[in-house]
Amino acid sequence: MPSTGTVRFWLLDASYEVVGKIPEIRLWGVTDDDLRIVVIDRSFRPYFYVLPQDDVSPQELLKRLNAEIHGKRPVLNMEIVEKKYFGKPVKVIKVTCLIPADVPKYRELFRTLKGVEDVLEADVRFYMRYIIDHQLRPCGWHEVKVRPLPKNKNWHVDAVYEALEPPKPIEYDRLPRLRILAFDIECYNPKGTPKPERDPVIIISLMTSEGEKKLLTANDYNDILLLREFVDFVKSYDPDVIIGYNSNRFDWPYLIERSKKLGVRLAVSRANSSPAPSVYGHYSIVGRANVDLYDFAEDMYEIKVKTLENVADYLGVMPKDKRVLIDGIEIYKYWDDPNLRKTLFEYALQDVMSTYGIGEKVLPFAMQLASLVGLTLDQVGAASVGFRVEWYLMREAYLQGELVPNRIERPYAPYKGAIVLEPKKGVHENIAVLDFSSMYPNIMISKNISPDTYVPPEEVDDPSKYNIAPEVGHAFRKEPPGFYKRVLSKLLNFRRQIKEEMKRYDPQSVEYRILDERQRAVKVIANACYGYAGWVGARWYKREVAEATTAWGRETIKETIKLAKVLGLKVIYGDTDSIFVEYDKEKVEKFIEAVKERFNLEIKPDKVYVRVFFTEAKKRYCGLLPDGRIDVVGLEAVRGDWAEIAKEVQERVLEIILKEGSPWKAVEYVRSIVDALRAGKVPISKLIIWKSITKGFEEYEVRAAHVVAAKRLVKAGYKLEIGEKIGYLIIKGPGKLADKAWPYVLVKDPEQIDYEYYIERQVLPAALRVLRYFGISDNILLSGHKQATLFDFLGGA
DNA sequence: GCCTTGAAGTTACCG
DNA sequence: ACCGGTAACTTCAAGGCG
Repeated sequence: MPSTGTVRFWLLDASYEVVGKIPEIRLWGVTDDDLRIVVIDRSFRPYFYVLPQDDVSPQELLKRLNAEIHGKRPVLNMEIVEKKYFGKPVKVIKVTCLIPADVPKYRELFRTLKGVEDVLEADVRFYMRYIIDHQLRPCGWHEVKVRPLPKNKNWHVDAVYEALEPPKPIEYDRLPRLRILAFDIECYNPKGTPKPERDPVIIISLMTSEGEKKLLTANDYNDILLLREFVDFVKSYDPDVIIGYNSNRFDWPYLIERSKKLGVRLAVSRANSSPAPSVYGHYSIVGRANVDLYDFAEDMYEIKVKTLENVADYLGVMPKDKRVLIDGIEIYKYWDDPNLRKTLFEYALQDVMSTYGIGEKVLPFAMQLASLVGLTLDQVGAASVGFRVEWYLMREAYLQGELVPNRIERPYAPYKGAIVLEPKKGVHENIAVLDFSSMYPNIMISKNISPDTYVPPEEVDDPSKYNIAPEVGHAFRKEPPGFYKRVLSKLLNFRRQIKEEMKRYDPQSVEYRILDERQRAVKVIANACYGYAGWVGARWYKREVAEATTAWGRETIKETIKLAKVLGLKVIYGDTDSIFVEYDKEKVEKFIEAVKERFNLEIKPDKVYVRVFFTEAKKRYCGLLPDGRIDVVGLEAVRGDWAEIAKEVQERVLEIILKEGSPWKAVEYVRSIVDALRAGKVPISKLIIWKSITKGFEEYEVRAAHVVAAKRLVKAGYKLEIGEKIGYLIIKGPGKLADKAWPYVLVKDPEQIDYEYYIERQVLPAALRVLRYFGISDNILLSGHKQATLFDFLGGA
């Protein structure tokens, strides 16, 4: 066994355990030569800070703290250190403890002591503390001086090392050859949503990055061997990343409950342990990254109902029309009937292939995000945007010697946001859309907006030393650069640098792809900083910061509009950081220059519409692009809570209007759909309306249709979780709309459907939203004969 | 008691 | 558990009418 050496590894997961009263950090990684290793560091200790009150000397407080712990279990060390708190130099007492569990104990003990202003950074998990303090990068490479340790037979790794000093992150853009395992389970469900205490798992489908596909099946209705096979498969394949779809909310909890009931040890981790519920609602599998791809699907706003097959279809991984689809509620029938089982096998296989395919599309971004914000791969997806931003900020704070503010409960405090212009309604030709690039981040940088540069009105002396926000009057010191300014400048520079580097690579290359995902991750975090600052749950929350940012934003866009008008550009519309103007190449170029000159902000032409149509409403329009594509914004056609048939009709109407300029052709088309509806020729799937259940049933104050439908679904034995979408149909009969809403899975007879509702409340309103502006009324759409319209008057096409 | 009206509740969008 | 601005739907209760 070699004595010491240097190991280069890619960080996959981090965990810790107290062994013999010593906390032990475990870094699970993959080496440059593709070995799975764990690096152990027993030298790190948990700590937190005690901030003295203004009038109390740190030395004096240190004495008091020492007196307080006298006779109790001692802390490891207490010392005075210099840090910054909201930019101001402070002396704080760093309290280092023996084990992580001591931190909350001493925090409580010290917090209420006389002379203590606050206790800081006592709520940072031990392994996160380690990652931050050594600036480790999850999904990034490190070098570490190590001494090999004897292998622990409980750990599924090729080698165990003791770190002789903390690992150092290194620049190295290669990806390790990761073993990725996609899995999906099917459960027996004759009574609606399956219950682990009652219903067996019948199939577990698996796919690996080597292309191996495998179906593990139950012995009819006995799944005990199936579960054991699954554990054995995971152990022998030994994946680095395990991906599933909705696995944190369904597959893992189900498998865990089921194993418990059947007495199977679900020891799938690299430390021989079971998946354990952890932060942000994810399941932690020690030594591996357990990634739920659903978390990333949530950011794909184009997909309205985020089922596995819809996401796979959207990403081009597994076209919906070329795969086996089984209605979830009918799975048990395919199991019961031996002749149908092979269809179910096919279905399960396609599910896991879809999952694997989505993983290929999503993981590169997930890894870049993890690396940027410093959360492990399995946590980064589960963490909300606010927490992703916050971890990034905490890393930066550490680098800058800034103390991390505590999270405190605050009441919600509203403030004014952006401006939306009243659109000039109707059809316009040749319209350019100009956008400010990263408007809020750039405003925060140029005005130095930050909690630590904010100065309350009574302390404002010489106004020339401050940037004063319009409308709201908040003042921010011009110097020195505040926390947000430093962080955002770094992020924007980083992104510029990445984009520069991308030019050196072939867009088809792996390097290019990695860099592109990296710049995307940087952009996402930079753009979320403003919203984060205005979030009452944020550690670096400051209402005035968010409020001043939007105030300068409003001023900027208003002045920009004036400038456009001065240059003779007609402004059609604008929202927050964009303006729509007539596209006159020369004038637009001049205008871009003038904006740069005036605000030191970049405004870029985003696109030019050949034709664009506005209703009188804000945030709803439709544009025809030079390549013939159609952009629909805000209208029913892009909303998930309208029936597919209504959306389809509106989209086609828009296309006819924008491409052919013929309202009458559109009318004919709408009539044909109305006829088809009445004739029952429209598939029921196009009539389903999808709406989210956003809270518990008791919390609803009105009898809304989707809630009534959801209750009916639950009554029929289905489980529904908050945040889930319910698909319902409107059925013929008396009473309120809500009375007529039934979950589609419970509607057996198409005759029950209230087609008149779909005509009057779905298709016609969606069509008329557009056609009304061409003088078309609902009567015209419903009756058969042509009448003169305003459009004819105006001599339209 | 019936109908109209407007506020309130609700969702999902835009940037 | 990132923000505010916005449209549009349905429900519900108040008010007017008779």
